[in-house]
Amino acid sequence: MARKADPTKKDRIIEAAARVFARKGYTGTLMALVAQEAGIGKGTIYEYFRSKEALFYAVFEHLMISAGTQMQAAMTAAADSSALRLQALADTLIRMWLPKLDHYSLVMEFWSATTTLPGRRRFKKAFRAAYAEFRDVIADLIQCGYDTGEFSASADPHQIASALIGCWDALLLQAWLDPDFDPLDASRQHMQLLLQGLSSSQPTEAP
Amino acid sequence: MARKADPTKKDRIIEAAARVFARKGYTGTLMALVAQEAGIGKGTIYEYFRSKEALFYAVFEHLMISAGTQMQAAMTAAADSSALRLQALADTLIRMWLPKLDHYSLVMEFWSATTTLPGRRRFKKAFRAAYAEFRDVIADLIQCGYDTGEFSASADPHQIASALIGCWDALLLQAWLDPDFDPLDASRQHMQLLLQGLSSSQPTEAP
Amino acid sequence: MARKADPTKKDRIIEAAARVFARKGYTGTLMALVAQEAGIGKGTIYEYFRSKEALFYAVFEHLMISAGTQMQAAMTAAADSSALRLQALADTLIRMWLPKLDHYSLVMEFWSATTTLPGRRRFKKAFRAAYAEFRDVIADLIQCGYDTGEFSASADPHQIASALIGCWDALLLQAWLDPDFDPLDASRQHMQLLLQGLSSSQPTEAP
Amino acid sequence: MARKADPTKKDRIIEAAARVFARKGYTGTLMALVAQEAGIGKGTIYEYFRSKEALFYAVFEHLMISAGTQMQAAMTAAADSSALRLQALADTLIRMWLPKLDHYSLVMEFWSATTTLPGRRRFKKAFRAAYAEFRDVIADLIQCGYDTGEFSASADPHQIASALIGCWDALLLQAWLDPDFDPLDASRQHMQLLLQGLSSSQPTEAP
DNA sequence: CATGAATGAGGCTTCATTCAT
DNA sequence: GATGAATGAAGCCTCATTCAT
Repeated sequence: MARKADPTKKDRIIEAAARVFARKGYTGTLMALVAQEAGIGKGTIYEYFRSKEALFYAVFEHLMISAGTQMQAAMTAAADSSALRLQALADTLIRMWLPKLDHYSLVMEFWSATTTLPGRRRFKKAFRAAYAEFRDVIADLIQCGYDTGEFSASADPHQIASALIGCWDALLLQAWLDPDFDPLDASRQHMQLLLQGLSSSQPTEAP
Repeated sequence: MARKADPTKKDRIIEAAARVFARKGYTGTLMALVAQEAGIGKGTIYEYFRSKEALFYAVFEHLMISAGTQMQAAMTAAADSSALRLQALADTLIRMWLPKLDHYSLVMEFWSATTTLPGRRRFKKAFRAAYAEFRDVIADLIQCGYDTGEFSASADPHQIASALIGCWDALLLQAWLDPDFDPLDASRQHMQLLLQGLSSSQPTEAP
Repeated sequence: MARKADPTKKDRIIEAAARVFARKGYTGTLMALVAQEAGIGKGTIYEYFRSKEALFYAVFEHLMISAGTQMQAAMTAAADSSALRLQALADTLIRMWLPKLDHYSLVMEFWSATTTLPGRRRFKKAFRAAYAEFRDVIADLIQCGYDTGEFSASADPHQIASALIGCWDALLLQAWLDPDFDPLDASRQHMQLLLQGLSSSQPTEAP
Repeated sequence: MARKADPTKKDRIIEAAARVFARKGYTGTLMALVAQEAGIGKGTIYEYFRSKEALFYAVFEHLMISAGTQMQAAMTAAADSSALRLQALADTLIRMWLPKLDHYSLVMEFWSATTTLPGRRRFKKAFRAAYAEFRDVIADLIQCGYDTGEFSASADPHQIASALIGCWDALLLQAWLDPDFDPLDASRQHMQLLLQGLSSSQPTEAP
């Protein structure tokens, strides 16, 4: 019997690559380093990925999917009210990312890839899709609160969802920038105010 | 005397570089291209900047400073209440960046530089300082609302400021990703809710 | 396994480089030319040498060592007297270098490297060490003549050794400069006089 | 009256260049640095010298000529015997160069230029001529000793002169390499033996 | 005459990718 | 399939030289 291809090897490469890309950035990452990190030969990577960019995209996809999966798991957690579910979701998300903040720098690289790489369109499209999906999920949650009468404001659920997601993103970014920053606390306080705003019956009109 | 030195040339190079960096990313930017964009010879850039990275940092600083300046201008606008001032500020910021969304991709590159470039520490430090300063300004505004009794919540001004800034950042990012997205509206709706939350007299306690 | 590493390749590069450095000088030597001379790709050189300077130093070391080896071989030749051994050694040295006078221009480049290159100290140190070793060997030979009573002068063996070595060096240099010059004859006549001086019993005192 | 050209400026440039070339080597020398050292503008050099190489050649010529001049001055010193004149000359030469050993590294650069520079032939020719002239002068001195019966050996004056010059050259080189080395002493001891050899009446025949 | 800002040819070096083993 | 030695395109930067002032 000939040596059988190790079916986990592709994933092992992706994971090794994820670490290196996170540490060094796209340009700073050498294929040789990825190979070393994965414990394989340089040429072997090319058995599984057409090019450095293809590998990067694979890492991107991997992260997107695993983030999506974890997120959905977080959503299934039952809760009595929309407010609680939102709070729980926010907490879960922040907590889920906090321990891998260094992997978070990958996100910056992905964003950057959106303008830089030849295959930028692919990245942009996937990014947009992921954001849209995420936004819809959050918007549904908010809508749900409206439907049950739990929320009484008149804000557009999609717009609020966008702001919320942006907030989480940016808080994690700040945490990555500054180890002393506590994104969980900031998220909670912000969420608190937002939920209160959503619950208020008399929206303050801007004059 | 030799060819008289044009005192604006350094700035012209920075501006040309900003355009190219925004379009191509740091790695994708060729010094030759910057020179061409600036209408000068390749070597001339090196009369003003030690290296590509130094030029990039100069662009970074330029953007930071001009953003700070514009921001401060936006702050001076008088307003009757803290809420109004916050709203005005948010609007101004979003409006100020919207027309130069393509320059916004520069910000991604700066973030990326934070992990990638040899001089990353410099970028990280400047970033942190800028964020901190901005956060303090916003926090002061919120504190002001507390002091005047306009706001009655118990949220920490600094944490809320962090969330707010993150929000703006991320909404602009989404706008850059998706031309159909309206960050101004999202910002306003989000701000509305937040202000309402701040004004409520009975803060909802997390159970 | 990849293309099997040719264990002689490093030496082949060094030899090719030696030829090109000798022909063009350090600055005039292009890495591309060395590669061509070695029959390999430009990048391959960098698999074996960190930089142009490192390659140059390798050539330097190579020459030093091979010169030292040949010199030691020349020393082992038995002879009946110190005078004969010195004469034989001088002849061997000159004869050994004469056919590779063009390589001799390398020595000039090495000397020059002593002031020019960033890693000048390394070159200077190695040069000094090689000279010192050579001088000691010659001085030993002279001392030997004193010990056996073959020489009766009172000159310091080390100083005479220095002068002798310098002489050989410089005669070869003149030969390289002027193809009509016969360094072997000059060396012999000079050596003759010197040996006679060493053997004389009544040293002429300077008044 | 228009500003009159400073007739000493050309020489001042040459002297400044000599210092810089000696310190940095030919390749390491920047025209800008020479200009700075001369206290003039970079462009001004080109008013007096066609190119870097031309400037280098001018420095070369300058050194050659001034060395020749000083040497001739040394020759005029009267002395009672050929031996004494040779001794005096050697001493003078060594003493003349010792204080400017750093300028001596220029000589290495000139030698190197002999293979490296496009105008190498020019350097080689001038070098050869200078050496030949020097050799003739020394040979004449030796011949003179033969004629007066002071020397009784049968060595060819020109060959001995070559060896002598080479010796001086190389001793200075060693002094430059190693600050602890005393070239004056080595030269004297060597000269002593040589003169003794020249004076001996029974030349030892090589078997 | 003098200057120094501007220039761009040219060289070293890197590193993704290939392919013989 | 796996490997890593070999490759060469590509890019940053230097610096001699020019020329407008």
